[in-house]
Amino acid sequence: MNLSEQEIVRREKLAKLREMGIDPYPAALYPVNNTTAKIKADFKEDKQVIIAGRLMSRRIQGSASFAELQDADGRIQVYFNRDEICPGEDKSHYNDVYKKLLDIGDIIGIEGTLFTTKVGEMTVMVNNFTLLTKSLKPLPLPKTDADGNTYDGFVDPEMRYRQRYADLVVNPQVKEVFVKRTKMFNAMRTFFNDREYFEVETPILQPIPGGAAAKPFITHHNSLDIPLYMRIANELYLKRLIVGGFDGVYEFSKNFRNEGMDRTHNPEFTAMEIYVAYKDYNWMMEFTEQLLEYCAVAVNGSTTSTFGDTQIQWKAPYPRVTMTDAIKQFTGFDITGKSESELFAFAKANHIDVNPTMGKGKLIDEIFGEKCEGNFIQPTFITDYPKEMSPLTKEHREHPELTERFELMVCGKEIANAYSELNDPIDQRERFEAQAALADRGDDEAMFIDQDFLRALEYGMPPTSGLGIGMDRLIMFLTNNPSIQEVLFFPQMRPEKTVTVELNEDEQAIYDLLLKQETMELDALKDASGLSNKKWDKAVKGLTGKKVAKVAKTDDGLFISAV
RNA sequence: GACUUGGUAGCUCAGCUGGUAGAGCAUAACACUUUUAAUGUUAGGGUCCUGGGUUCGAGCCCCAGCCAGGUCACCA
Repeated sequence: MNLSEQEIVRREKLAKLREMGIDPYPAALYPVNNTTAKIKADFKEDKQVIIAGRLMSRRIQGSASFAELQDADGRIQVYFNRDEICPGEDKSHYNDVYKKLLDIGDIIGIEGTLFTTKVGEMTVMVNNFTLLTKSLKPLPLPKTDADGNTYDGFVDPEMRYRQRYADLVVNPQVKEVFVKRTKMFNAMRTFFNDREYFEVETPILQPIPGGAAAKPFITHHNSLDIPLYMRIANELYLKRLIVGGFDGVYEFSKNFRNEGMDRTHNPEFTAMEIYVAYKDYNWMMEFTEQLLEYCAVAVNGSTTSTFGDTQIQWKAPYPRVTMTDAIKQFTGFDITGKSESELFAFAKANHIDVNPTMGKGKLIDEIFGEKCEGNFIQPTFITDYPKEMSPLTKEHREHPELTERFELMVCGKEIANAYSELNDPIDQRERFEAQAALADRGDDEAMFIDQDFLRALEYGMPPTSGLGIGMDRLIMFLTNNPSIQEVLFFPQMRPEKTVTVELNEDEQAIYDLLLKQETMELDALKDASGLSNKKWDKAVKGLTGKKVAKVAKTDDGLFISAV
């Protein structure tokens, strides 16, 4: 391992601590009875507290020192005084352990007494401290001044995502996002559970990936010797449960799509899907706007949230615009009753990237996506999508070329998608067959025919409305983060290059021998290694090439030494 | 996938028409018992992402690659 100067120093401190009989990684529990936040909320002079956390800053002034301790709730100032910690003759606990052997980042426990300093800072006077974990790697520590301005922030996105643990330690605002994320999940659960909908779990490994148009990840089950797919959606399983007699089921579903990654797409992401029997999409719109208002308040304490330059108003109700009206509004073009060629001509004339393989539905979708979608900033329901684009949706009760579907647009992006669910098994079979035809033409995202799902529908699924919400995107809007990576603890990244030098078997064997002796005569090492001439030559060249060993020629002969 | 920006000390960043690699914080040493971006003095710390090329000489110029960010496309 290549250690930096600071890492070496910390390892030396670790050894010294052990010499002094201090276990840097003790096993025993530490009897914490307070947190920094609780102390601040209920501050009483002279109160005794036991807290634990990470040492985050130190200001040493001889035989006294101020420091900051950070726990899960925040930070508090702590005051180390030599005579307080070491009342007797032996001052080593302060002079050596605290001043010399502790580092920023170490996790310590503190028994202390609350007091207020001259300048009015709530502070814990340390009566005794215990090292709980020695930190061997320096934290990328930003400094914050009295006005809350941050200097030398840990901001490199690559390092922040790869080392989220460090990001969370030093960037409190990052933690805040994830606290909000969990608040949102909890709020949704509460909202659904209060209405007696039932949280369920359905398979992630699916023999047929259904419920959405997307490329799946494929894997293999050895015992069964069959391919399995990581789910791209859980829709068809939840509907099976409605067939089975549940009135309302929901699931927070980790979905997996083998597609591109960008600011708004991660290969695995979380959707929430809920299905409620005996409802339609009109009911679902009301339900959705109430849900989102509820969540916005739970997360931010307000029905408005800021995203970039815009204030999003989450207060229900939201406007409802049919797709036809939306297109009319932004292009002046009425798609009602238009033929495929008329739609194609219009799209072409408006410089929309279309091709002749596109059907009516796809053309309409392109026109909407290009000319309208981005204009819906405040939450708006877009309703009544073309049938061709929606193979799981019930035909519109008045317009047979449309479906009873809505998407909720916020800041020009879709965050929710809902239908009056198609429950006519014969219609569903025909829609699947149309998808299969698309697949035959080479559409690798067309849906598979799921015979078991059709069998379920044949038993009869009550009229049902379903809703899917992209949880990651929703939390992006509620926490003002334009990138999905900021709302996932561990966003997908390309594997890191291994920085450490990797040695092959022969090289490692020679290197181990070499380490015992530091420097050896070349021939002696060769004999010790027992390798053939050829292998020996290759291994030594490997070692010198990787700069872990070097060969030197002196008057006494050739010598090799570890670097 | 295309374009674009970046990769230099533990962290944040400088760097000259191409000539011995810099700062702040962090680290180490000394001083300092109510400070708070503590302070003062001193010191150490670098495969300048990788591999080629041009050159007497490359962190800098050229080519290829790797990783990341952004924009667009694809995708929802």
